[in-house]
Amino acid sequence: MPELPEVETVRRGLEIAMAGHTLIKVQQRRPDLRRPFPPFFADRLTGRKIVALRRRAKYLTIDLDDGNVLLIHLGMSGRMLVGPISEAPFDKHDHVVFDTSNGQRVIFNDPRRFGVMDLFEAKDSHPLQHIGPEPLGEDFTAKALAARIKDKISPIKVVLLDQSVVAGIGNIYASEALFRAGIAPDRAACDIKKKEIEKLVPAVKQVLEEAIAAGGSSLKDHRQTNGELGYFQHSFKVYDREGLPCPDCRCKEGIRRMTQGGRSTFYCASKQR
DNA sequence: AAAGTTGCCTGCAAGC
DNA sequence: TGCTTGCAGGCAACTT
Repeated sequence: MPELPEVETVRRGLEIAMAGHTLIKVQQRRPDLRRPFPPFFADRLTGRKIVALRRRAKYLTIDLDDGNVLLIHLGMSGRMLVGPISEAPFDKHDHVVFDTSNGQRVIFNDPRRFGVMDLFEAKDSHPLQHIGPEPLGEDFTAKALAARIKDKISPIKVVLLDQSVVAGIGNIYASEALFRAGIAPDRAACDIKKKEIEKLVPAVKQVLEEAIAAGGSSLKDHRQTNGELGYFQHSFKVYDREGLPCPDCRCKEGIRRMTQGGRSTFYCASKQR
């Protein structure tokens, strides 16, 4: 599910429900997700006040009043759903349940279980150190991106998915940004010209901002915290549109699909060069 | 069958 | 030569 816009959408929903409130009850309903929960996970969270909810790349980081930080990754199919505390039965894939002092219940549901939850001390070295600049931040500039890709012989699409190059871009928005910038996804990153990088950086920022404004993209699993779908999938120009006409040109072939690094890439061979 | 992610494993190449 | 390091590519984790 979640790339930067989806995680940011979830962060905003959780902030409204949880910021400034105390976790009065935490239920861990299975021993592991993609990896085991840390020891005494629920006990260490119970009674803690939530100071701030932040996002780094595709991770949520929740600052607690004891100096610890709750780290959450939604994997492929993770959802965070907010509702009132109730007696309703849980779903099979409701793995973690947070009840707050303002009567809210936040349920982490993740059928594929590729998600992660962990706890670390804020004063320790941050476990997300290797991650590159936030694409919506001021330091993500054409110059900065150029410096990070100048030695990379991998295709630009694959490089955009590398979280150490730029944070938070996944399979959907990599294809969409390259389409907007008019760059062919299979070109070696080191061969992309300065002028083209100067188109790519604003294309990345623009597509991510538009997607956040739309509540993210719901292909299948993504939900906002109120359970509603995101709706940016209706604005895709290439993603999952193989065989459909290119929205920007009159080429005969339309949108094509290829596999790069084991994952689908969608593009227009005529517009993107 | 393929899916929005991550990180581990392997193999190879380069550098010392 | 042989060791280490770092890419780059493939795959596994799981359910629908």
